[in-house]
Formats: sequence, structure tokens, C-alpha cells
Amino acid sequence: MHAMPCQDTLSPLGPFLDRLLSRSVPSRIEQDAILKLPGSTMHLETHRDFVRLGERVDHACFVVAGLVGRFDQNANGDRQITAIHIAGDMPDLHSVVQPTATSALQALTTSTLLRVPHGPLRKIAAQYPAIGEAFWRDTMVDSMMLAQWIVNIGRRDAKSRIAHLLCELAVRLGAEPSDNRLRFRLPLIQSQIADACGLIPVHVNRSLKAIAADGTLVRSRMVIVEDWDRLVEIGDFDPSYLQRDAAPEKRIRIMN
Amino acid sequence: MHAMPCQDTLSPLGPFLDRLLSRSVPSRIEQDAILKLPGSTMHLETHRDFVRLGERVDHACFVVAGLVGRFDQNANGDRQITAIHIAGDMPDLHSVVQPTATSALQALTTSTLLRVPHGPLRKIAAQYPAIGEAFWRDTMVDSMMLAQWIVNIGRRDAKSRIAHLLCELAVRLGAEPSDNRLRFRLPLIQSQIADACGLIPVHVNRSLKAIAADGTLVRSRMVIVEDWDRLVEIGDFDPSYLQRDAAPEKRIRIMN
DNA sequence: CGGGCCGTTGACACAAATCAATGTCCGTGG
DNA sequence: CCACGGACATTGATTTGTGTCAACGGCCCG
Repeated sequence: MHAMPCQDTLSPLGPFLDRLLSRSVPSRIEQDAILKLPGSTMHLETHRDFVRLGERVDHACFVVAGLVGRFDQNANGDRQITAIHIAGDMPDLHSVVQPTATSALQALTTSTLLRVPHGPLRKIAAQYPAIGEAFWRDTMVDSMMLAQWIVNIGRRDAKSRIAHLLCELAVRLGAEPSDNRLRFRLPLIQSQIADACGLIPVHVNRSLKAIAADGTLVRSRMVIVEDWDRLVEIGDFDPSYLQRDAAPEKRIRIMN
Repeated sequence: MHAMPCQDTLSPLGPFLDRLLSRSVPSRIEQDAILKLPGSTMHLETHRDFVRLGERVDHACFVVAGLVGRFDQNANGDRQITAIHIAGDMPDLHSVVQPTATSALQALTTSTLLRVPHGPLRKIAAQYPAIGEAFWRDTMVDSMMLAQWIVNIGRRDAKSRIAHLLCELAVRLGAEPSDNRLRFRLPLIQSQIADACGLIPVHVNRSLKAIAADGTLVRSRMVIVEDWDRLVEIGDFDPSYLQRDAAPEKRIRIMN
């Protein structure tokens, strides 16, 4: 399902390149250019904003470890998480072409980030059009996830919304079901799940109990799925929007 | 507020170039390349899908006239509009790098489209990196709108959601308030507004009555705003995410 | 041992969905 | 010219899902 993991363990950006390789076809030279990108490591504790609303940034952030949320809010201050990013993601790769942030970024758990300056990112995107193309494609996958996030909040009830979120994260975190069961670590607290699903924490608590009755437990930072098919059904989950069918013949290269 | 309208009236893509020019800085030659893009005109009646879910497309669509909706749906068949596109937009410019549609596109009113083949789009994006950059930036603005759409549905009540939608469309359609009033044509029916806001038509009807009590009438395909400031307040509307502050010094060119 | 964060539970309020009719407009055809 | 049908809008009665308010419990950590 995944592209072959990149062998170059020298760069922390290996997982990012793997992601790009699952959908794009950069040459060896281009891959090297990506791996050689400079960056400074940053450690963040939970609930720490590292991109603020309206801020103009001069670097993009790569998630080395942890979970990151894209946050927006209404005038009343109620927060809404519009995307969750995991290790290997670049939550604001888009800032390369659109440096003014219209959403904040916050660490959902203790996280490690790599700050990659826009300069080198832009340089390799200009020098190697196929890299710019891969970057663009990566941001478009995030965009498709935003559209599905809208459907989730707009057209599903609480139980279904949460189940859908759990399904999405299971797939993205690479938790493969075996014998219709799986488990994975998910260090989100209930109020964060609420912010992600357009709900409030108390109701998440109740809905999780309803989901537990169908065989999926969420507790002490773990998700334990006893019946994956049932969870998929409850969450009305169809993973095609994640663009993870990374069969080599589906990858695209249009530049050069 | 807008960039100077493009003078080249020979190409139907003039309005698209204008949009790009409001945020990007292509050279004269690059502008010409955009205007010279080929395309075939297509007329669509209301409710007609022109991109279906899962379809692999070989062209992008430009909206010459009319309104276009990006549609998704849950397993129950309830539809959710995740974006509304107006004349001058390219609703699926992203298909240039991601040709498999994860959302459908449907004419919300009688519309005229221009189908622009991917070939020439990719050719000029490869030949002129600044064009690729402008395309990428344009799709990122759509992406920012998706994030705000999530906030709208996830964290506002029905009246506020609809007011926000009306505000957004007023601004995007270029309806400038004068003396705190404005009016513009909006040929959406109530069930389409419902699909856009994650509501059902009956409740849209009631909410519109509540909005009318605050000075904004929506009837017979017209929106009549008697108190723009009040509508902005109800809709909790902050236009910054639309990236319309097109002051020349805010436009960006990173390639070359 | 105590305090804070998080999770859990209950009673209740309220916004939105649901169900069901009726009304209005408009194009079409008898 | 009027009757008819269809699409859309409107209104009312009622149900239901989610929010609100409040209290308590578990757990970790200083």
C-alpha cells in the first residue's frame, strides 16, 4: 500500500519524501534535493500554537513526531479543528505560495517539528518543476481531506462523525486491520475530538460510549477496534479521498 | 480592490487571468500564454453534473457564467455542497495535478463553462514556472475557503451560517456596500443554501425569515441587504481568508 | 495530601430535523 | 383562456439530537 520506505535515514525528511513518492514521481536527483533541505528542530508541548492567525511565515513546518491541529474559530472563541496532521506531514506546505496564515497551527500533543525555510523550498521548486508539482499535489490531497471534513460535520450525526475521524486516523497512521481488528495509539483528549467534529466534549463522551457498544474503545490514549468493518459502517467511511492507492501506475509526473 | 481588469477581451479567460493577477505576478508573456489557452464552450442546465465522483478528468473547467457547486454526500445520499464557484473561477484547477475527482461538480444554475484540456495547462505550467505557481496559489485560496466553510458549519448556528454564506458571496461577486446597503443577484434556491450550510430546506426558510428581521431579504433570486454591518455581525464574517487585499505589494512571485 | 486536568453522569433546555399540509408561481396543453 | 402539474416556498405540530449546566470521580504529579 505504501511506497517503499526511503532508505536515506540521514535526513529527518525521509517520511515526507515517502509521502510524496506515494503519489508523485520525482527523479533521484530531485529526491536528493528534498532530503537535503535544511531545517531547525523545534520541540513543542501540548496546546502550543506555533503558527498564529494572520501571521506571515517564512518557513514551513514538518511534523517529525506528534500530532498537529489546524485551528480556526468563530467570533465567540469556539474553536474548530479543520485538519489533523501526523508525523510525516507538512501542515503548512501551502505557505510556500501563500505565506499569510488564515488558520493557526497548534500541537495537539507533545510534538517535534522541523522548520524548513521557504527560501530553499522555493529554490528547489523553481529548479525542479517536478518538485513544485509534487508539493502542489500534496497540498491538494490536504484540500480533498478538508472537503470530506465538511461532509463529516455537515451531514453526519455525532456518533458517525467521531467514527469517521477514527477511521481516517487509523488509515493515515498505517494501522492495518488484521482479522477485522486493529489498535493504534491516539493521544487526543475528548475536547480535541470535539473541536475536530464540531461537537462539545460532553457529547463526545456520550458518543464514544455508543461507539464502544459497537466494538471500538477509545481510552487512555489508545483506540482499540474489535470490529473494523462495523466502525467503517458507522463512520460511513470510504478511504478513496485519501489518495492512498499508491500503485506505481497511479503516480503522476507531468513536468518535464 | 480588484486588479485592473484585463483588457484582452478576445479570450473568455480574461476574468480568470484577472483573478490570478490579483494575487500573483505573471509576466506579459505568461499572461498571454494563459489567455491563449484553448477550450470548448459548454452550456449546462441547472442540477446538471459535469464532473462525477471518482471520474478521472482530462480537462479543467472554467466558469464563464452561472454558479457551480462542489458536491459531496454521505452514505445516506444527503448532499453537502463544499464550495460554490462563480464566474471567473476554475472549480477544478486542482485536477491538473490530481485528475481523479473526489467531489462532484454540478451547475447550480444555468451555466456556461469552458473546458480547458490538461495538456495545454500543464504545458504552460511547465514552461513558465510562475504560471504553475499562480495556479498552485489559486487552488490554495480555494483550500482556505474550505477551512472557513468547516468553521461555518461546525461552529455557527443556522442563522449565522446562512448570513456568513451571503456575506462571502456578496464579497466574491463584487457587490460593494454603499451607505451600508447593497444588493446582488443570487439565483440559488433554498435547498441549495441548505446543502451548502449543512441544514435542511425548511430550516433555511425559517432562518431566512429571522435574517429578514435584521434587514436582509433573500427572495426571487435577489439578495437585498439593508444593513451590511449587521449582516456581517450575524454571519461573524471576516473577509481576510478570501485573500482579496490585492494591493500590488501583496502579490507574490517566487519563481524566476 | 491536595489540586488540576480530564473523564463521566444526570437533568434539562433548545436548536434543528422531521412529518405533513398548504400556498404560490409559472409553463404547458387542452 | 383556464385547468393542470411541477418546482419551490411557507407554515404548523412534534420529535430528536445536541448543547448547557452542574456535580462528581479518577488519576497523575508536585
